[in-house]
Amino acid sequence: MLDKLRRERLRPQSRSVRPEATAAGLHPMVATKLWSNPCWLSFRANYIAHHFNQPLYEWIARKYKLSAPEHVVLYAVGLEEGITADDVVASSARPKNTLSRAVNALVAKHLLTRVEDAADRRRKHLYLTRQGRRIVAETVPALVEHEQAMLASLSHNECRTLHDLMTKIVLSQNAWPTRIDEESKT
Amino acid sequence: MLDKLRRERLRPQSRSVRPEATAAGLHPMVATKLWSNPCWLSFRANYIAHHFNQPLYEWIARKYKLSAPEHVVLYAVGLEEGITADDVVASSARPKNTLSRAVNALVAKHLLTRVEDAADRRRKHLYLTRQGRRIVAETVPALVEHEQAMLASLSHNECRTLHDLMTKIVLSQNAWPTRIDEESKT
DNA sequence: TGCGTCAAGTTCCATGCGGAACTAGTTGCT
DNA sequence: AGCAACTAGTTCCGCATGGAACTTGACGCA
Repeated sequence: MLDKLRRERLRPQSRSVRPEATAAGLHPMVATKLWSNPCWLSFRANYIAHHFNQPLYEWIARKYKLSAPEHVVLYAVGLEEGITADDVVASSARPKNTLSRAVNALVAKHLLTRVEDAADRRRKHLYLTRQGRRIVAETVPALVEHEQAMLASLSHNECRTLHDLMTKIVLSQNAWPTRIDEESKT
Repeated sequence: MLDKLRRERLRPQSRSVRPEATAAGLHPMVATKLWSNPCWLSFRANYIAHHFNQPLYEWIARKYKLSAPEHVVLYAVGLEEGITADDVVASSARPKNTLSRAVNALVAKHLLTRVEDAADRRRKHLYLTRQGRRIVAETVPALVEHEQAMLASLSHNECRTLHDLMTKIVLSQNAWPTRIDEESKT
């Protein structure tokens, strides 16, 4: 029926149809969020992060029976053995109780061991077990490959530029406000 | 005590201490994830997204009593009135039942109205009420300001470059694999 | 004009998340 | 040496979240 076509044409961003958008088969609302959105950075960061995380966590859950926080911990310890739960908290987006549970689950699954710090008995250093290391060794290449696929449309130089600019933002972190809305103090 | 210093020195990334890192007062594990991490893009995207979202949602919840999904919907409708719940699903990171609930909550709070599509009675177009529009008008500038603060360390040109490179990634979306691990089909 | 397939949106339900409070351990101060 | 303030990690608990199944409606095809 023509109805369908008519509807399609009336959908959101008929106004902002850019050639790139239709070329890429982009959903019109995504086009709107790309080009008629005052918060361009946060949309792009969230979108990229989500489309990286989503397939990854689905895969990790399916193949290794690990929850997302568990994978976060495992990956972090894979990067740097001997870190503590607090290090993971500081460098990830999850609250500490969630990560605490994840650590316990990983220890229960014999993927991680916990060694109490001699000087400060509150801290527990985390190390991969042989099994844990095997999983890291298996998964990391897949993640890298997935990330590279997302970067495939960029040249080597563009990647480097993007890398450096995003690094700059992260490094400026402590200049950011931690909280929005300071209007209470006039 | 010296113990503390000694511990600090032994912490994670003593090996990868870069001048930028210590200058920025960066947590050592963040430095590791920046510079000893094969998945550089996903870390940066997640980190930036998280540090944008976190204060935002805290603020929205505190000041406007809106949940994160509710804000997502409100913001999207603010960008483009008349969209449907499905448009929000396609352009956001949340599953459709979560967004369905959010739409219902917003309608109950009289921030949104729902108009059934004449041609397809399954679809419901969403519009802001006067109150809804007021909240959007109030919040968007704060979000923009927050985002600008995060971008403060970049020049105008760098922003533009970053914008374009991230856009390129989003546009290449349908070339990405949706799923990791294709090894089953040999 | 009736049937199979697909799409928009909702409902059901288990669970895992995360805020807040708590425990155990450390440090600094006097 | 003893007390207050702080930190790493855990526990408690309510509830929002999101997977799966369902409902209602559209559409293609004979």
